[in-house]
Amino acid sequence: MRALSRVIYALPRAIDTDMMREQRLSLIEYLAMANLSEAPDRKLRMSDLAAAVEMSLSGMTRLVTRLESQGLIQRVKSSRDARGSNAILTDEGFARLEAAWPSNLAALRRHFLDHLTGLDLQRLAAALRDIAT
Amino acid sequence: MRALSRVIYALPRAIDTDMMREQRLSLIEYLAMANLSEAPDRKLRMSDLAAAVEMSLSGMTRLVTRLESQGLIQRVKSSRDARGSNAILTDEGFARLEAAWPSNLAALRRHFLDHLTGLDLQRLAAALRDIAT
DNA sequence: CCGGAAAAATTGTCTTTGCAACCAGTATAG
DNA sequence: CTATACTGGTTGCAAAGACAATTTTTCCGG
Repeated sequence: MRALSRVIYALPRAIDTDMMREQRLSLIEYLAMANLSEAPDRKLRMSDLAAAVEMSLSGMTRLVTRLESQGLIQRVKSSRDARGSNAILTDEGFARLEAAWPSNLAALRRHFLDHLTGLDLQRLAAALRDIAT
Repeated sequence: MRALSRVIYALPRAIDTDMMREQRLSLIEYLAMANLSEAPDRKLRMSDLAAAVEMSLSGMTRLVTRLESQGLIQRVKSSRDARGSNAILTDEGFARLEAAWPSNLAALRRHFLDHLTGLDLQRLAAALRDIAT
C-alpha cells in the first residue's frame, strides 16, 4: 500500500524528468499533442483536449499558449461558435511528436512496464482503460 | 499506452483531491507522516524522509514547515550533527494519521485497485515494491 | 425579439514544487 | 592546526497547475 502510494506520487515526476531531458516535452504536453495528432484535421476544441488528458481547462489554456509559442500548436477561433477555440497540431508539432514517441515509450518501460514481471498485460491494459474513464 | 500515460498523469491528482477534501492532507503529506510513524521514535532526518517519499529535499523542507505550523510534526536539531534536523511526528500528527488512513485506502481503491479485475495482486505488489526502489 | 441562464475560454491569484545558490557545520589532507 | 572539500538543510526564484472571477457568445422561455 505504501509502495503503491509512493509510486503514484513519484512515477509522473520521474517520467516527466526523463522526457524533459530527452525531448523538452513534459508528459502532459506529449499527451495533448498525441491526442491532437489523432483527431480529425489534427484539431480539437480546448475543452475536449482538456478532458482528453484530464487537465483543468485553465491549465490547458496555458499549456497550449506555451506550445503555441514554440510553434508546435496553432490556435484558431471556431467558425461555428465564436466562443470556442480549436487547437491544431502544426506540421512542426507533428514532427516533434514523431521524434518524441520512442522516448516516451522508453520512459514508460524503464520506470514501469519493465518491472511488471509475471502480470497479465492484456488485463492490465483493460484495467487502465477502465481507470482512465 | 495512451491510457497508461493518462492514468500516470491523472491518478495522483485525483487521489490528492479526494484526500484533501476528506482529510485536509495531500498524498505526500500523508506519506511523509506515515513514514515517520513507523520510524524509531517517530523520528527521521530530513534527507531520509525526503528519500523515503522520493521528494526533493527543498520540497520536504517546505512540506515539514507546513505540517509543523499545523502542529503535526516537530523539528528538532540533531544532537550528533549540528547541521542536521530531525522531523518528529507529534501525538496530534499521529492521531491525524490514524483518522486519515481509511480515507487514503478508500481513495486508492476507488481510483485504482477496484479496477484491477482479474490481476494477480500479489505480483502487482511485488512489482510496485520493485518500482519504488 | 428580449432578457436571463449557461457555456467556452482566458486571466488573476495562490499553492506546490524543483533547481540553483547559499549558509553552516564536519571531515580530511598535508 | 589550517585550508579545502563535502554534507545537510534552507531560501530565492521561476514554472506549472488549480480554482474563482471575468468576458464573450450562444441558447431558451415567454
